[in-house]
Amino acid sequence: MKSEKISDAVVRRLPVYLRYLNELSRREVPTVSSQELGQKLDLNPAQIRKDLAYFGDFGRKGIGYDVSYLIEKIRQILNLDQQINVALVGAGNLGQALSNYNAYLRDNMKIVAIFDTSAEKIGTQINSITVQPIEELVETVRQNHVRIGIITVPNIEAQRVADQLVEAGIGAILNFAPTILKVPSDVRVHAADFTTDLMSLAYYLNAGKEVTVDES
Amino acid sequence: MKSEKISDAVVRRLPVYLRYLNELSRREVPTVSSQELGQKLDLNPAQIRKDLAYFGDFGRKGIGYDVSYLIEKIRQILNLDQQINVALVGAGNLGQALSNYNAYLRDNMKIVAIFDTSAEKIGTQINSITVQPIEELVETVRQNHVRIGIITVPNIEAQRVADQLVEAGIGAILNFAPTILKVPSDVRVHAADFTTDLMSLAYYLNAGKEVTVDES
DNA sequence: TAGATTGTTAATCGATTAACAATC
DNA sequence: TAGATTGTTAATCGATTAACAATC
Repeated sequence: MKSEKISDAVVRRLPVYLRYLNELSRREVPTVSSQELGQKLDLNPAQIRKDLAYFGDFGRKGIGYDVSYLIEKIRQILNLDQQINVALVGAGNLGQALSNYNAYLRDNMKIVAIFDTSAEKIGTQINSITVQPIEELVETVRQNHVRIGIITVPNIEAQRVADQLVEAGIGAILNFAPTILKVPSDVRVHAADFTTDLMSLAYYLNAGKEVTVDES
Repeated sequence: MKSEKISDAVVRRLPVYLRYLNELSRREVPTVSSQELGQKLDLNPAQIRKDLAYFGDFGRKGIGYDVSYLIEKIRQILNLDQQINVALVGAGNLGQALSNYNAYLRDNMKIVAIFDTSAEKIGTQINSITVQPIEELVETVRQNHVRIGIITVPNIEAQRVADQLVEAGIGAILNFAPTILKVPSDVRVHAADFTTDLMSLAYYLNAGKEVTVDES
């Protein structure tokens, strides 16, 4: 175990490991090797061992990793051994879809507040949470110890919402708007805009694929 | 302009450039420098110049890049000078939210087919597209020249859907399910699962707690 | 013990950044 | 011309992979 700074690439792989480990746990598989993990997750086994070794000696030589123990450790590393309160800003189509995903409850993340500007939406219930006006964001976020904000508002509003989340003391933002947010360096932002993703995918379609006739 | 193979990191930045260039175009700004782009997009100017230079000499020394011309060029590179047909598989909350995003229409991407397994959903209209049973996927995708598939089905079904999309000759997949899909190497897959993103964000919340110590 | 597999160091590979001649 | 900015090479930085002693 080293006290190096961990790269974001490493951090982003931890949830991927966790997810497959949970599946193994459900199937009551007791241990797993880096080789098996690598095969299943399309990663190099050495990379997996190195990733995990940044945080401790979790494996056993000749045996592999104890599934339950590794799950526990990764959850600790990701701060998912405690409940993480999340606020959702923007109760449009996408925001509503995300709030209905209770999948992350299992991972100890919980949406505890939803905000919107539209008079029609304010006061309605989404997943048993009352939509609040955005003016209440700073106070509510502070009071409820919200740590992560999800932004699903239109592009033009995104930066303003981010500013308010920062003011309220948020630690991280998941941004679905296609805007580069300007935030202090101690606030982490991940871009989650799927249209950017789609556009980059289009690049890979030029493999001479203008073929309409398929002989197979 | 070199005939090197372009890395995915470069390709993923192109839509980011394109988006800001579109904004400049709307504001009728005629030219932009790599420095200005870099500042706005939090990127190194040299990196931007290098990215663009992979594809051609688009800039003018002493002047910068002509906004309209660069937009046209990036759209060509990304194959967005032609309409890209997209199929959406999974008409749940998230799928419906994505289908309503008409934003990508502007980028020449169009959802032309939607599939689901649920009897309640089949036959209903989403954004004036009739939801079809998943059994019709292969044929419809082939007939409509669909190039990209978006997967928004539950985890357990994701691989099966991917297999069908591949069978139908799709070129790329945007996968919202938290599963590592196994596809032939000529099919590009981008993971778009936001819960993975959220979990990795949680890692960065330990700011209140222990401070990372370097030098040991 | 023999086979398996980790943790870790060293080697490799790839991506980012700095620097600058060319030139608008 | 003087200032600005590109395209590109070289330098740097960082991430991935290979290799292997340690050891279960």
